[in-house]
Amino acid sequence: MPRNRRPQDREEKREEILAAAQRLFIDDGYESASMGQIAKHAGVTVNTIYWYFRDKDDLLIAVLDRLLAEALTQYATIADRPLGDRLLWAVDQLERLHGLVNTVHTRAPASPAVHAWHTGFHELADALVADDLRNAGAADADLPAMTAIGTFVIEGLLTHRRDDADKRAVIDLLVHQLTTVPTRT
Amino acid sequence: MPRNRRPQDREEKREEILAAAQRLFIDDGYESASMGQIAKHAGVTVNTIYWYFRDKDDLLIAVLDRLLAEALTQYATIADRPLGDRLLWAVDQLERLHGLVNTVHTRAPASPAVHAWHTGFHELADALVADDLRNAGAADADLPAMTAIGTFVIEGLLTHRRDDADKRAVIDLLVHQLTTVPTRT
DNA sequence: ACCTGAACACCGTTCAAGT
DNA sequence: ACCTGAACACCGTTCAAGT
Repeated sequence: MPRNRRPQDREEKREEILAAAQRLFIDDGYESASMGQIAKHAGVTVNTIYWYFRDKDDLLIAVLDRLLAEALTQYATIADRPLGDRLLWAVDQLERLHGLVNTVHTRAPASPAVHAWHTGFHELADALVADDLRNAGAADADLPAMTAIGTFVIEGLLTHRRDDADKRAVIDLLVHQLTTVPTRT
Repeated sequence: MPRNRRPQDREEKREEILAAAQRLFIDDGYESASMGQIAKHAGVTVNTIYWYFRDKDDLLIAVLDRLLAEALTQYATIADRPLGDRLLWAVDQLERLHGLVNTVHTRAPASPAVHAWHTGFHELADALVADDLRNAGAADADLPAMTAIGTFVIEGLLTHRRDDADKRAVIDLLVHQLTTVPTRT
């Protein structure tokens, strides 16, 4: 059976590989999802993946970019809700991706490309969080430290699953603390 | 050359394997430190490791227990210093182990043994942090959420390296926030 | 340009065999 | 009880060869 009947398949096949990789990375984890499995699910041979992507880390980055873009457009949807609701929504949405958070941290030291992606991601996330905190009335002097705390707590909630009540309590306390305390001396 | 001249070598050889594994896990990372490398550094054959340890995850857990015991005895040394100093000290001490933090998170889903260790560790850490917060005058009602925030921030500081000034600022703000805010309604 | 079959060097783990 | 040499099934990656 001929595999590429039309020349336009070019971008299509890349998408098929990407979709297969995304599903397996999320469901089975980056380690367990072998290149062989990904190839099989995409209907190609292993080596074909290497025609479209430099290596497995490059494939990971492409998946991450895909997921990030999707998350950002969805985040814009609820830009008008209060800070606490927005944070809880973000945690709920990203929770299924918690494995990828660890994967990025694990691969970053070994792969310069993943390291660069991780740095860029945190610059973006920090900017978003800082903006939110400023709008919520946080003291300017403490903003960098506050942003770090906010980011760390969100990441903690992603990687250490808690039930809904616990998540709500942690986020409520966080928002309350970060926005109502008077500036320190 | 005869390798085990004395029968007392039993526990000694186990320690040699453990020491080699600890060094390589910390310096090269869990993934990069192959069983072959560990065996070579311990002066044994690969299969010998499997006589003393069930598998690589079991070896990891033995290393973690070793490091945890060491950290706890050292932590007791500075039990009288103020909370902020103690937290900063903990972050500085554990910073070189940040790779293992990710490793535990990565292996936990696949290995029930690592998962159990991770759960036990957080119970212990949460108890320590909760105790500290209570002594520092934290409101009782918010204690679980406060403890979670404290743990998440410490873990965040471990896995996302910051310079000394940033670390100090984050911890100072955290301690200030968690101990001086009046109870919420 | 695109895709493959076959190989490469490596991995964690196991097994039959030795003392 | 303790340790080994040799094998097993797998991994990510590469290469020469095809269209």
